[in-house]
Amino acid sequence: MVRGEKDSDCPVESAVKVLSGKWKILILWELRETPKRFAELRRGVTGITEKMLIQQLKELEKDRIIHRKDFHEMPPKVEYSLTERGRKLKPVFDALWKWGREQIQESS
Amino acid sequence: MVRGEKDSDCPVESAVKVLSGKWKILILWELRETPKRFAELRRGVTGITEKMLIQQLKELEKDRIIHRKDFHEMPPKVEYSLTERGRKLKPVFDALWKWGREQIQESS
DNA sequence: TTTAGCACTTACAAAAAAGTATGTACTATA
DNA sequence: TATAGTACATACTTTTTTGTAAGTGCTAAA
Repeated sequence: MVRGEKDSDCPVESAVKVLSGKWKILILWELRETPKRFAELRRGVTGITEKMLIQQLKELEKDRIIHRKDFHEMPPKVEYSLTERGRKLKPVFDALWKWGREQIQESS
Repeated sequence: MVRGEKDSDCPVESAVKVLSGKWKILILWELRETPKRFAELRRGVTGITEKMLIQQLKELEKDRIIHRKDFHEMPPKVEYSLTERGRKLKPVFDALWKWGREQIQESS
């Protein structure tokens, strides 16, 4: 944390801080049920570039929301999965999904 | 929507689209219980500038998540409140709040 | 009469996020 | 031998987001 910057005491604020951005929630949503490989995620998250994907994966790993498992194989095999902390986000995803679906239905 | 751009069929994706950014969730969080005036929001959302505040309020209004009520008084009085659609986000906020609090507790 | 407060608006600049294009090391398959 | 696929890395540019600073029109209080 930058000196002079106060750490947020508000849980919502601190949650938003690690989840905001265009891709993170979508990546986590892809991983909600099962671990996936880099290329699977690339195909699963429509529109994301490789650069953004690793960048976001790295940040999520640093925040201990996902775990990176390298199988040290050739050709390379790496698997990403939710950590315990990441799995605890399920209620958030569920609520978001429900809300999103309702809005889509309303507008049709 | 821009021509050629596919509307997301994923509820999570469409929800993220209208809620992402540094301030929106925080603004909505301020409004979760009671309507508030512009100046109250400015004081409540720590760190936000006036420019960002109206900008985000306008977008949220356009997305019909909040409602703007102008009392046509002098000095000006305007009140912002959640719409039905906005109130339905409560489960999202609750889940986010819980998760954020858990993470804060863990790290202490 | 100056100040403060209300709810903004605007021009401009800085910072952050995201995208493009290319390259790496390795292997298997055509 | 060329191509494709794995999982990235890096330089560079563009786009988007956010911030800074100032100003508007109005009123009430000091």
